[in-house]
Amino acid sequence: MADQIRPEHERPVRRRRKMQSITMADVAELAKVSPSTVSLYLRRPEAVSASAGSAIARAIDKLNYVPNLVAGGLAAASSRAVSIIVPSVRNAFFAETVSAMQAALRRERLQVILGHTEYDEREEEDLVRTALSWAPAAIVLTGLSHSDATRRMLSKTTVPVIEIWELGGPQIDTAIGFHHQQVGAASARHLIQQGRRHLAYLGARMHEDRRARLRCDGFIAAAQEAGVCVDVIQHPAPASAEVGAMLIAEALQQHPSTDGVTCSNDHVALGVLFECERLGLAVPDRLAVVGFGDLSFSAACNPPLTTIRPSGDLIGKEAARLIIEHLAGHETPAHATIDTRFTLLHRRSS
Amino acid sequence: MADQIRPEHERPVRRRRKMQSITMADVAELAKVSPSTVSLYLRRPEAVSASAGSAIARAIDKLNYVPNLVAGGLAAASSRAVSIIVPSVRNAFFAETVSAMQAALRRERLQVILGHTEYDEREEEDLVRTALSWAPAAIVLTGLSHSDATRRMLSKTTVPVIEIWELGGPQIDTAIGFHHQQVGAASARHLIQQGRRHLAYLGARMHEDRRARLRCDGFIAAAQEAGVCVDVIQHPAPASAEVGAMLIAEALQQHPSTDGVTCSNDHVALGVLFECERLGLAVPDRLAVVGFGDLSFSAACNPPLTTIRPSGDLIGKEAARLIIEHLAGHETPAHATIDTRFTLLHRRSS
DNA sequence: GGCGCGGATCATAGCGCTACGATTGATAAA
DNA sequence: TTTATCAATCGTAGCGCTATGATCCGCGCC
Repeated sequence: MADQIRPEHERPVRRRRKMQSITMADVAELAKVSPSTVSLYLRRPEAVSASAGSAIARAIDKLNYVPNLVAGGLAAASSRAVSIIVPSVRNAFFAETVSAMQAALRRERLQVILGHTEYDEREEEDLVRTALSWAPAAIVLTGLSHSDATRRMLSKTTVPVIEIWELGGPQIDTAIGFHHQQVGAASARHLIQQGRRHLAYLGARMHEDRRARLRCDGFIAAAQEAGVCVDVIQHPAPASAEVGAMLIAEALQQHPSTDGVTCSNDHVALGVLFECERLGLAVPDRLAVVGFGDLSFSAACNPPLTTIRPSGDLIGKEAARLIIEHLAGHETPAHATIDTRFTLLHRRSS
Repeated sequence: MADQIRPEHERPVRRRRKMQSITMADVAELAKVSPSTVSLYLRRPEAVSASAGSAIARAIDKLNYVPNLVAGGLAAASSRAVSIIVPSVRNAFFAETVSAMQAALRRERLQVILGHTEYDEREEEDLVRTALSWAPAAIVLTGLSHSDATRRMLSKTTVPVIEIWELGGPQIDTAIGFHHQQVGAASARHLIQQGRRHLAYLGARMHEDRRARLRCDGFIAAAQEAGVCVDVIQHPAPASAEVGAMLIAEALQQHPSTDGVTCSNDHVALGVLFECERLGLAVPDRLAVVGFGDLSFSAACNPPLTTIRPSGDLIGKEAARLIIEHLAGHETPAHATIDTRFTLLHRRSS
């Protein structure tokens, strides 16, 4: 209507900010094909004839064209992004998983969007909400414990959900990881096998770190089953060598006969080794020490640390594999569970 | 035209996959305002009247509406994502920076898209290319050394580029970090001050880790300036306690009079401490040890490790601050440089 | 009453791409 | 020759949102 009343030259010119100068249309023009063909070539090159394909490839190269993934994501109703939500990448375990996943997803041109919960379920809920607003190809969460709202949001979407680093609870869809109770039990049994009769579990930040707590539960259960004395000493601070030193001092003061300890992770165990050295306590003769994580220093300390290796990178690789297969259309069985196991590395600290 | 020829009921129905069921239009309808007002409310609530605002808020709440950031990004020609490219998050330094940045960006509803170069410039180039195709609010790179193509791509865009963890070279735009040569020099001068006269630098993966190399350069320069004997012993594997143990053994074998070493990071230094203990070498009496990084175990080992703390989280916070300010329209001075400094922590290993 | 002003609200035109269905043209079958 | 088949290619309608400029309305002022 306005067009008819108002002469063309008076029509207000609407200028919008553009994202990029070179678009698919430019490539199409140069390659003398339609934009749809360019799009098709980019997504499934084998569906385009060799001649058209090479013309498009040449045009892309010449124009230095970079596809706009945001536009693509909007049109396809799903973006080439995978949202990974972990407690923190400062934690070496999750850093390893994130790193392995990112490497595997990159090959399929999938991006990793990262979020840290800092062990807070409400943070997680918020992160899941924004994650969903990116329409990601998949959402990866840590652990099986989430707020009701998180659970509700995720069960409503069609986005695949993968929970990592924990097994043995109610899962939203697919879970990849291992049973932390089994880890605790394995280390208790190992200590008992080594002739230890008064065990202790030294835990850091157990009020927040659910998985450390599960390992502790498994440890206690196995010790009690074997009829062996067992204590738990804990500290609210995050795992560190300092906390380890404090915990072993406290354990020995409260229960001087303690002869075998398992730590919630190798940082704590390292602190125990340091403190024993300071106290002149022979490891493993007087005290056997078991860690968790097999961190970079664990094989090199004095004495080398017996520990349990959780294969964090396998978790990441498996998660990436499932996501890629799902994207390729392979129907994944609902509620799949992948047990990546763990390995007890018997070294000289026990 | 087709409309006129073909009766309406024969028109092919085009069904497209939708991203989400509840859109801004639904919220607008329920709140009895136009979609633009909802959009405005979401972006600048203060620009909307109180009555309209609360009606919209109620509608959002009732419908459980989640904005679609992909669509928003396309329309606004810039997405609420920040692309962070680091060598690896398995490296505690970068994990700390990424973590700090993510925490700060989250408050402004900005997402972190993560990429790992694994110390490969070609990987970095590829990551930058895909990063750009997300039209991010900013791109954060590690270090000042990049391929020509990377440099070209980044100088052409309008996306703010921040280089972190290195200062003192040609920068693309803004750089946040510190001078690694100064770190090396500071530790050399410290050792000399402690009376050491035969220094060595123990480096892991120096062929790839440019920053470790820079620290080494600074170390050598300062030692030579003081007229003190200095050697470099290196190993191609990534930094670890094992590598540290090997390096110190080699250093002492080649140069038995070595009385002070600086390690490319605290992992290596930890290995040195372990090996000295095994060899019965007194630290610091016979050998002074300085690390880099102030990792979680550094204050707790035997003896506590003298090291240099690089403030990786300050780098992350500053980067996030700049990005947020830029987004708010504050013009940042071009080619800004922020020196986050470092601190030498003199502990008992030297 | 008429006018100007400014805050609040609105209508609309894309942003760049993909999915869908249509079209084309070459080959095979009837 | 006609018809069916198939691979390759194309045209176009959105995907859900934001930026832009227009409109509306109430107020104070001449």
